[in-house]
Amino acid sequence: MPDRASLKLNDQICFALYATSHRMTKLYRPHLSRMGLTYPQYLVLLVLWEADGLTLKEIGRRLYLDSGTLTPLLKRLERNGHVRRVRSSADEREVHVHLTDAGRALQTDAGHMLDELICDIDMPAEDVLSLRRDIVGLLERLLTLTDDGAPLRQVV
Amino acid sequence: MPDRASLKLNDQICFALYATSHRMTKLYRPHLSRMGLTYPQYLVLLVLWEADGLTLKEIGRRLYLDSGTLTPLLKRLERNGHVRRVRSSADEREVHVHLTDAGRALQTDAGHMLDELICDIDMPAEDVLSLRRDIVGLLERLLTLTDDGAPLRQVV
DNA sequence: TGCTATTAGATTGTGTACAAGATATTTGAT
DNA sequence: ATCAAATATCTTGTACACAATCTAATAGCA
Repeated sequence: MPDRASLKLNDQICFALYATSHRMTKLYRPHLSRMGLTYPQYLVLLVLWEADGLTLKEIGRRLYLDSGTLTPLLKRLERNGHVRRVRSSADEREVHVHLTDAGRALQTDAGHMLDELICDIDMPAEDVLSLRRDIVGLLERLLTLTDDGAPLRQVV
Repeated sequence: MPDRASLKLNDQICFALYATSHRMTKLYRPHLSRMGLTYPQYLVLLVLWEADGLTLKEIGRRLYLDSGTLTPLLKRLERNGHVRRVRSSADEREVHVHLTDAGRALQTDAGHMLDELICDIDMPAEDVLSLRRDIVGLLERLLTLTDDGAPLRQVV
């Protein structure tokens, strides 16, 4: 006899994720605000610092965001001088996103921000690592369930 | 000599939380949509199923949401017939939120939804529990850093 | 070559999040 | 009793998220 699922708020792992993710963003906000960035904009820069000139599509693939979110976000990043959006001449459908000098320069500030935040959170590095690994484990499980393709219903 | 923080996207626990939380919401969405709910609206109902008639303030305290988010959300829940918003006569500042019969009835559907989702995710219950506990541990750490009161700077 | 399907991005509409500021009550100290 | 401070909610403005739809460009094949 399988247990019935609990409907108590504080038993929900989805709520733990939801609340913790938002609180984490709140911790970043004042630092990012000083750099003229929002949290999702910072994620885009993290991607570009690793690989400049990616297309909107590829940035979206890495961040799990679609064009409805990224198109306006990238326009704001461009308006604020952090990136340039360039239509590919080889394939006019694609938009490649390049860091400006200002955008590249923020990488150093971001490094200092993280050093500070890690200090503030003050958890053993080992614990943070293993927690991240476990969360990613769940994420990967979720991706197999929701990634485009229908829920993979076995056709027997 | 302390290590410098990594700026790689996939080392960020904040991104793991962000992506996993959104994907989890995506998993709930089709089910909730059938019930006429969004994910944050569902969270509010979880709270009310445990304690009907709470004030907006108290709902916000439990979900870590402020009135700027909750006021319009509750109005939509009311428009859709799931709750009633009632000004307290004892204290005209307060709005108490009561479930309607329809709102209460959704609890059963939500139970079935969770049974299904737990089945889909198919992770050992033990692993889910311990992961939730660890995430909440981080959340509590974050709350001491960001909860209203300034970052608790020690005054030595 | 011509035509159809696919693909990349942009747009639209709904619903959060949250800071900041406004409004109306209530509390508390005089 | 009176008025300043505190409190609960509402409002406004900015920025995500994401489904759904649209448009333009490319790929693929009869």
